[in-house]
Amino acid sequence: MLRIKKMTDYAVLILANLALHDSYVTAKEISSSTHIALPTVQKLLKKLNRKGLVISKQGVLGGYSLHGDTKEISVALLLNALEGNLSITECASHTDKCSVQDFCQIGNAWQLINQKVFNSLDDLTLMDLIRPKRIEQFLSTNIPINTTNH
Amino acid sequence: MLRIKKMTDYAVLILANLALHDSYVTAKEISSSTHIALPTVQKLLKKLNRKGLVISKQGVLGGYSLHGDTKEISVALLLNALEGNLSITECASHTDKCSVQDFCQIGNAWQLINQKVFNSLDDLTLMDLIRPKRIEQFLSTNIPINTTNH
DNA sequence: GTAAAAGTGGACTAAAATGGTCCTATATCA
DNA sequence: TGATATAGGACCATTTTAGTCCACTTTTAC
Repeated sequence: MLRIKKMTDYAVLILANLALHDSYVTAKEISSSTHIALPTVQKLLKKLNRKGLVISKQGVLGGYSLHGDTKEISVALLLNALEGNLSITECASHTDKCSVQDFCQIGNAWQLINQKVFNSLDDLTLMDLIRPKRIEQFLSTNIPINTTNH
Repeated sequence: MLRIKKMTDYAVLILANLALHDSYVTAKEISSSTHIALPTVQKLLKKLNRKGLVISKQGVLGGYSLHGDTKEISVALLLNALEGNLSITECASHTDKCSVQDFCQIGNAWQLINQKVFNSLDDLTLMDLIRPKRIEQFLSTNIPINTTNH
């Protein structure tokens, strides 16, 4: 469906939430302010930590904090980190191998489309997501060439 | 994963195959030339027919043929017809309702991103998929604004 | 030094989506 | 009327996804 996973959506919300604080924030606090169930928040924060997107501190007064570089990570790389292989079809992926590849007449097209979508997402950072102005500007840079018959 | 379904991929291959013929082509013939299993081809053609993308004729000498307008359908609308709701997140959809919407700080951003991806895909027709030249031209119309730190 | 409050790692499960096959019915043509 | 198509939809196995839970470790305060 060309749709990102719910969990990825949550993860971005969590990152956005962390971006609003300088000190450590606990999973419980994030759960409260985002209204995402605590176990889910905990699971996602663990993943974000493993991916190097947040830093953690155990024990009382512990919690999570955004990793410095994370603010400038592109949405494309973010999705890639959270969902793995970011390709629109199997054949557009470098790692997977399509079963009908040898007979496929349009494989190359998917790869090009994939690249275009990736470029779009790569031109936007995590922080842009919470800065609407920047996003609207971004959107206006790609006016469709033709918009007929829709 | 921002990925279209395998079935959609197959469906596009089938449409591309039909585009090469003027007369009716049987499911069996399409199966042979695309190397997609016959039952799968049959299922997909039935769906394509219901969606109005192909026309069918029963009986001996029957088969399927591309509906006239289908050649110029945009990839965006094509994916939409085959996969339903084409939105990157739940909150970017008009029909679905996100559970944490009231507390979400970045919903608007997803909608804008979604629109941009949609615009990209809407600028390309089914026939463009089998015309590499047109696609490469299409791709060059959206050079990323910045490509730093990747 | 121990209790409370935090994160860590990973197992586990239920539900949904997905891919794929098969069966019965209907239409068409020679 | 038989052969060859499509039509509609049931059905199932597998995978993916969302979400919870538990046993363990680390840190701080008293």
